[in-house]
Amino acid sequence: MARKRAISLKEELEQEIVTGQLPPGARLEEMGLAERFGVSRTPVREALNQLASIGLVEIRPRRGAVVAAIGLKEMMEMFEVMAELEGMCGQLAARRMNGDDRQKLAECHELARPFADAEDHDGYYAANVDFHECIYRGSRNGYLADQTRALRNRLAPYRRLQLRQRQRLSESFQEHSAILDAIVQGDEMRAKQLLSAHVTVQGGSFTDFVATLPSDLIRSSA
Amino acid sequence: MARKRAISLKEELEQEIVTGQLPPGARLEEMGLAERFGVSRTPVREALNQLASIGLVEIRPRRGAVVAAIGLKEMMEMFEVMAELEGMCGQLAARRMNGDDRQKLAECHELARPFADAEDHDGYYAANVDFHECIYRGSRNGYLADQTRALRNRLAPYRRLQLRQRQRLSESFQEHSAILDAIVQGDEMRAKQLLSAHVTVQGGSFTDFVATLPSDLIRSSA
DNA sequence: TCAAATAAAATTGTATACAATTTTGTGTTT
DNA sequence: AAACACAAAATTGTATACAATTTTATTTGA
Repeated sequence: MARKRAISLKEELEQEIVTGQLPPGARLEEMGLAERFGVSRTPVREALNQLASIGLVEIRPRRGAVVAAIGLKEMMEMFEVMAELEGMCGQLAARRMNGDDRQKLAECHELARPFADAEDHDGYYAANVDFHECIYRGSRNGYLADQTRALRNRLAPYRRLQLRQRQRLSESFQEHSAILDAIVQGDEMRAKQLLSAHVTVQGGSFTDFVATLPSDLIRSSA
Repeated sequence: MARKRAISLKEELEQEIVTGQLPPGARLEEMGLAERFGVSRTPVREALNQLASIGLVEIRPRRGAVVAAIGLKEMMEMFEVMAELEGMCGQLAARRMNGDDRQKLAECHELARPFADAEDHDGYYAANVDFHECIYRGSRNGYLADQTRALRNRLAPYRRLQLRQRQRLSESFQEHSAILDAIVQGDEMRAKQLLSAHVTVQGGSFTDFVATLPSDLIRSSA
């Protein structure tokens, strides 16, 4: 255990939040977490602060920490930014990826096919992450990759539900095909546009998306 | 003093870093800061963690905290993202600002003129921040505004030097004029393109910019 | 029975104490 | 004189103790 205890804590909690084990709104009591992980409150507090800084946890002064619940307005704002960042990743990837990168991306895409065919949501979700991660790396901009990944993680609890919508799985796979094609051909603008649209829940389907969200996941006020 | 002590600490330190009082690379010793601000190490550590999370401070495990020094590669990456975010703010502002907003932006622009004429760098710097802040608000996307502002602050120590370059002041003002025009006319794409270029240090001038940086501000390795 | 007030409990924020690791300085050896 | 080894000092990471605030429970009054 070379690393700080607080870092492991942060990663474990982040995982539980992103996967939905700890749903938005859940209280995060310092003593409880300390006991559960077998440490004192100090590293727990540090982990909670770090999670708060990336927006996964909300700390209300003197009133404890909860898993951040995103308001509807804020969620739309975040999706808007996400679309731009993902699009930018795609644009740069189309411009900068070398032959190997493009090959790897194609392989990565193929790996997702069986999950899409089998309607295996969890499996596809993981493969989907790999595909996008591959594009992030291809952008050759580590900072951009970090920012995009962070935003993706923050929206993960909600995007997961989005993917569960009927038909969304094979739709997603087909969109990936088009994105792959654009990147392989080096068509920057098309890659950008396609990726942007891919992560956007647009038009009428956004209403559908919101309608599928359990109401307790969305912060009512503000 | 209703707020947490740690929050005030974070803000004070952030100010000192952004203004360059604490230059990149400066060591931030917990005991020293604690004594200086008259608190214990606990809130100091919390503040340092928060600053680390927004990238202003680098914490190396067991080896202390320093004001983050950005490597050349990382700086270029951040400028690339900054250009996209600022461009997006401009695009959305051109689309969404109402009459009042456009009026206010024009006034804000005029306020900067005397500083540009007088070559008052500090004065112009402040007016410049206001102008861009006005555009952020006009985007009607609070999350985007927060992200763009954060990145701007992180690059502030370096941008400040950039503005000091000869002629850059009046150039900047003229660019603002064109941006204002595009936004007032609601020309989204032009606003986006102009703002993007405005914050980019492009082509040969980027080399000039790097050349003007004191070498100790740039992390040599990696 | 319900509401307000007050007391008790629980929880967070800060301070201090202790443990572990890194850094620094000194002395010895080649 | 330079380099390595070891010891001492300093600094960070974690645990515990205390203070302050909030939340919950209980009691009292209408």
